Amino acid sequence: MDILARIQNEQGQFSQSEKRIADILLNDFDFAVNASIVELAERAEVSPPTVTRFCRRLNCQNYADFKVQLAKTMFVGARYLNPGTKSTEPADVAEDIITKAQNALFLFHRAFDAAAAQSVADILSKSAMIYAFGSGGNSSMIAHEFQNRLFRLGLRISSSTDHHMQMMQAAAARPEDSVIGSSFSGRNMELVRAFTMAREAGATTIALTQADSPVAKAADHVLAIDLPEGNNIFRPTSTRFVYLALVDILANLAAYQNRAQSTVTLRHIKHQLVAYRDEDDKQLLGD
Amino acid sequence: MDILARIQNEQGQFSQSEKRIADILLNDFDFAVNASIVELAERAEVSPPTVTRFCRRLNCQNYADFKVQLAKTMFVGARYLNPGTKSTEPADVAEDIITKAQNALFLFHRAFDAAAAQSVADILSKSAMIYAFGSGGNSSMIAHEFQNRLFRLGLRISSSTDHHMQMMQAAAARPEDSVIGSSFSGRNMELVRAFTMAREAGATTIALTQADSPVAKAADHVLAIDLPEGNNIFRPTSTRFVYLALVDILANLAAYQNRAQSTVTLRHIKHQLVAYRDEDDKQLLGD
DNA sequence: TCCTCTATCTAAATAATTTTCATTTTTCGT
DNA sequence: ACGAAAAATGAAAATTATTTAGATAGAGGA
Repeated sequence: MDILARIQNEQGQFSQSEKRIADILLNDFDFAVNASIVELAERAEVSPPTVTRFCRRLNCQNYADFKVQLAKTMFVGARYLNPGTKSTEPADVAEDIITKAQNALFLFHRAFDAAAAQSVADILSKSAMIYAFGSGGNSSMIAHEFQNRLFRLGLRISSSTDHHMQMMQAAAARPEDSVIGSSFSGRNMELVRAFTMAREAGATTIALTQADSPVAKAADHVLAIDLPEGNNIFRPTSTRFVYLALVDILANLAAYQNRAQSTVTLRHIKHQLVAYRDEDDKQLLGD
Repeated sequence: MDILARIQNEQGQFSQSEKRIADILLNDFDFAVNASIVELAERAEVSPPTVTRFCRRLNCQNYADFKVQLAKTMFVGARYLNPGTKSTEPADVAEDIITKAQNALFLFHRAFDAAAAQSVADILSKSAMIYAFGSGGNSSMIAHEFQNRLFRLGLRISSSTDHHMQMMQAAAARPEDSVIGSSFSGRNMELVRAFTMAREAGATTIALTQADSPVAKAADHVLAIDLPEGNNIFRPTSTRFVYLALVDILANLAAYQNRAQSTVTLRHIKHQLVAYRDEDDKQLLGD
């Protein structure tokens, strides 16, 4: 667990002095990461030994160790608070986009619910048939990605981004099938309808979406993704990276559920690709 | 520029002692990040002052500053060397995938060619028509993503993942058009054919692919993406994250090229979405 | 060969951190 | 509300880490 998470975890149990130190860390990490123990102590209006004790409390060996941990975490984690650059210089734009993507992944990882992911992977790997639904640019990408990743494991899957088709497939679903749908906003009411229909048909429904949203409420299982979004209209949604990572994770876990079958199917696909266009066997699976 | 890059940059100009220090940093950062100046000096068989001078040389104020910089960089950068976990525990799988994605983004950022990106964005924003090509699970995602991102800016774009359609569109392209294609492996020979045809038709061709690959050679402009891939067959290609980021960057830069037009088009799309299904105006653009 | 410049070291000085111990504050039972 | 015990905190001392200063050795050029 990273140090910021540890701090937030213990928030309640801090003493007055410790709370002041934690506040500085959380609000002005740039200062904290560069400060000596005396500077940090002064700013928090505590004595240096209190800072040392604070570090120990957080399972750090000493102040130096603490700073290293802080620096490690913060690089990815804390820039979130900084408003993204307004520059239109290519280098700045790239940095902004990349940092935000890394941060989104970082925040997601922190909140990741391994048990929920595992149980969804179980369901997927045991489904007789999987339907993957999503609409709009982003969620339709995720639906396709599910298909792209799961068919390789020998799972039966069909993705659809068309509401009418989704409704028909949901109606055709059976109790041994599952329907997995994504909605970044959680307000795709068509997906809600498709879930509802699938549940009536007895299928298991799984949502990748915001917690407590209409879509989340309509599904049997929810993998919640709640991330702050930037507000530059040109720069939508680093959240895509997180959804993509989640697809990766689920596909991996599903593969491990039935490794033998997955390996065989992958080998077939690979063999076909190599024979077809890549003699030296370096082709990635699916360009 | 991050500190590791700086070290690699100066490799040639280091003295004997400095080289020994640099070696330790590069090979055993885990030690370096936790070592005191004396420990590091001992291990490098130099005196502490030499280490201090080494830090200064790298534009750090002092050893503490140096360590902070090192820790910042290393968190994301250096885990690359570690073999990913072989564990199938959900938490480990997630950590592995996320770390690799962050690392891929990090490495990409380091090697990012801002000028090349800017000039491609220029071309895109000035094209009368854009054709986005890609095949296989990953590159087809990128082709669709180009469409998803660029149509919002008021650009005319059609994406295709079907080789026959690609060939027809390439043949139909005109000198004021551009063709942008992606191939993770660089060996999609069908894309090479499509590029060749498009160039014969006078259109500008742009490749997102590995440097010096057949695809790269077939295009007028190349945005090179060369990343090491893991070798767990269940875990293809954190490179997808990088391609996606690059699409983001290009779309942003293109948007800035013609901000007025982009804003108007985005407002229209947004207006339509809000009217259609999201009264409280929180809908992201495209689920 | 000798000089100069650089790289490097040792030792001293300084600065930072931790430990120890005394004091204060808080908590909790009566 | 009171007092004892426990916890929290700070001052000062001790320790440790880092930097500076000055000295020395070695490389390269006249």
